[in-house]
Amino acid sequence: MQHLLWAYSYGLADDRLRLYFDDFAAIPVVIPRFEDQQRISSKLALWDKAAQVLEKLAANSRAEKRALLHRLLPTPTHYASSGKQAKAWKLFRLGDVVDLNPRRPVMPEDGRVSFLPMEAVSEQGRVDISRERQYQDVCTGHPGFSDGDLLVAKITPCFENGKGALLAGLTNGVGFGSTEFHVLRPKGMIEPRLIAQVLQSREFRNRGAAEMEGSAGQKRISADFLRSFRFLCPMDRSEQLAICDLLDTADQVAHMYDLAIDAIVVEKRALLQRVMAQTASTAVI
DNA sequence: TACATCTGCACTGCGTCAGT
DNA sequence: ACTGACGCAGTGCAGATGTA
Repeated sequence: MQHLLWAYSYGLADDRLRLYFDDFAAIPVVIPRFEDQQRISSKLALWDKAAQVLEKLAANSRAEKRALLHRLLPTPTHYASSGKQAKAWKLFRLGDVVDLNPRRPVMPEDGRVSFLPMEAVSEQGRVDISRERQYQDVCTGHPGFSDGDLLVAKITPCFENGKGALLAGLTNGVGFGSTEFHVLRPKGMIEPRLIAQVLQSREFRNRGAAEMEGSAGQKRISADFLRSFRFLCPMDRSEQLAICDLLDTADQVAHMYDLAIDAIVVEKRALLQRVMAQTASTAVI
């Protein structure tokens, strides 16, 4: 169907095709009988309803995750006002626990590396590592990183939206990406998964957004902001891991809903395709 | 001095809106 | 309905600046 929309579109330049009504109306389509239309639309509406319910569940689980994150990793101000004993917890500067924008990794033997444009990193901390490039093609002009490093989008609105991730599974353990990422390499003092959660926190995003620099449409967070950002963290490694496990579980629940929504969209599209194909094959010409 | 990093800006691709 | 202007998000280049 989509190829017909393209075929009937035209414009002054190839990159700005427009589909005008007369041409749109001229596209050949097979219309099912009215009773069939009602039957099809009621079935498709069921799928839409299911997707809506799952979207609400996903939104709820994200809200619960944010609340959990705030409770398990309180801000310094909130922690001080809670009256708890702070001896098992310590205030860290991000610059003390990660190396910021480290030197680019060495070239792997076969030269293959992952490549992450901005779109490959989600706002929920997930990464699409399907893109591969040759090391030589990307080693200049793009920041390099390795498995275990953390990415944070530096430019508005990607930063405010929470784009960033803990990297794993890169091709040969090495990758390069958009120039609009800061790369953070954990020094090993704190569990990297916990640092990733700190970078997802509302406190970090809000303070970063307030301290962005640059012209109106091109605001970015500075490396200095990242280095000087302070957060509270338990000293005990096992406690760090326990917090990570709880927060990761909350993330997985939200991700499961996302996967279910994607599956429903695919199923609905397939169903629509089958119905239209069936209608076309049985149509009286 | 060479290389890395930062930052502004041109550009692409897409959408929206207002005027004709 | 049609079109030009403009905004937004993202990419990548290039000059300025920092650093080993």
